[in-house]
Amino acid sequence: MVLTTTPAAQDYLKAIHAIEWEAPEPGPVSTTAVAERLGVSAASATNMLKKLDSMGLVVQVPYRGAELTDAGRKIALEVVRHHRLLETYLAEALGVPWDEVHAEAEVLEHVLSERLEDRIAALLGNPEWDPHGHPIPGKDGSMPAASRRTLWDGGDGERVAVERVSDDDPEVLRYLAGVGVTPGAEVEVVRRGPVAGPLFVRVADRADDVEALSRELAEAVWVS
Amino acid sequence: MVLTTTPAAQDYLKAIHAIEWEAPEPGPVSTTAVAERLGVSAASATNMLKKLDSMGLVVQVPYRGAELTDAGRKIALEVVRHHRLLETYLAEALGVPWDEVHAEAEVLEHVLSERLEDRIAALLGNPEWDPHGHPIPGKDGSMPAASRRTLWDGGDGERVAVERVSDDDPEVLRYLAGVGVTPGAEVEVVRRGPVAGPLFVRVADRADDVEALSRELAEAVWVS
DNA sequence: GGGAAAACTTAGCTTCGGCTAAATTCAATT
DNA sequence: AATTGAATTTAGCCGAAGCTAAGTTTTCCC
Repeated sequence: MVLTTTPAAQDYLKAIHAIEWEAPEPGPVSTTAVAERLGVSAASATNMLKKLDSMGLVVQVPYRGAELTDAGRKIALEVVRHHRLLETYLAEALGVPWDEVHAEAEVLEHVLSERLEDRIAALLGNPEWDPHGHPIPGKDGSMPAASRRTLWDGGDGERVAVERVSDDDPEVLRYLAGVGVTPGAEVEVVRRGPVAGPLFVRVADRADDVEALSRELAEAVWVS
Repeated sequence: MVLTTTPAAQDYLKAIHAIEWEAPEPGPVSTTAVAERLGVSAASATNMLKKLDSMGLVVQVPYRGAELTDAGRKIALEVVRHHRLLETYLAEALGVPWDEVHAEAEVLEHVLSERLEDRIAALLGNPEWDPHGHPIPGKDGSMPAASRRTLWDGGDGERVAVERVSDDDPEVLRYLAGVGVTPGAEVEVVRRGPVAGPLFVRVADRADDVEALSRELAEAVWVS
């Protein structure tokens, strides 16, 4: 399918999709949530949502929020596929550090032709996961399931496997990589700090060290 | 250097550079020439040239045309470098057919980060020529010299080496590749047709065939 | 159930980079 | 030197996508 949408519209669709996907249950996404995610004013979000509605990519009910239509979801997934394939390619083929691939992919995703998409996917062996453990949508729009539990949800003494990590903050990524918290790693929750205090964890590889993770960090790690 | 210019401005700078480069002697480039090259109205070109002048990237004299400043040339060369490195990379690393790399590079060139540029250049061994034989500007703005003689300028019986071919028309490229006229090939001008008629050439590799090239085709091939 | 606060939309403005139509300037020929 | 035709610029418009400020709605709490 050819994307006839502008980069800005694609960003909105992607944002709505991400918010829907992260939400515990289905339902419309608020204008503010979209605006915040994109770093844009609420007024701008309203305008674009109205436009996307008129294009049939979104169903927007004033004051109620918006939901992707099938057509809108299809485009969103295509952009996400571009993004994650690019991240994977940049990391594997070009050796771009894993905390930087996100920013690169963010611009390239809007410009990747179908031919290049296919070529890259084939070269990588049609991967299902990107370097941060996020599922890569298939060409048909299928999307591998992913866990919704974060490290922060873990209880004392629990052992979990890291499935994916949030990729939008390079600093978070660098820190997590530094302490060995990467997709596939085994982590043990040694002890929860008081209320919102740090979480103490031990990474299987480095059984000697106990690392303290802030809530922000622990919530950037999904486990299974 | 970081490009703070918009893609549109970069396209104008690149167009001016290309026209200056192709011109037999130095001097300002006409508004119309720029407009035609970009497929844009003359009024649009006037506006952008005025803006580029106010940014110090171009010196424009009303009704007289425009010339790149050093700053403008630097940006133009950087975009050209992006373009040609990308063409080379797409062809070599991703196996994109040589008649299609131009179109892909045309969008990617505006979005290539410095890091990726360096990475790609290093992976390719800092090439000096792209797949069509065009020189790739260095990071310092240096540019290998290139021939201005086309196959069309050749006389009866002359033997020449193909240095580069025009890359903007996929059909031309496919045809030239089909008859073996690619950078590095040896070609003999068997006979010039009447006035603007076809040029008959023999390609060294395939000494049995004589190919007829229209003027348009013969002028899309530079030789040395 | 009434208000205040929060969420959302509307109105109106800005910048970009196009466009057409109407001047204007330049060049070339008579 | 005047005139005509080509090249160029000016004027004014458009659509994207952003913004702020000023309304509306909705929600939530007492």
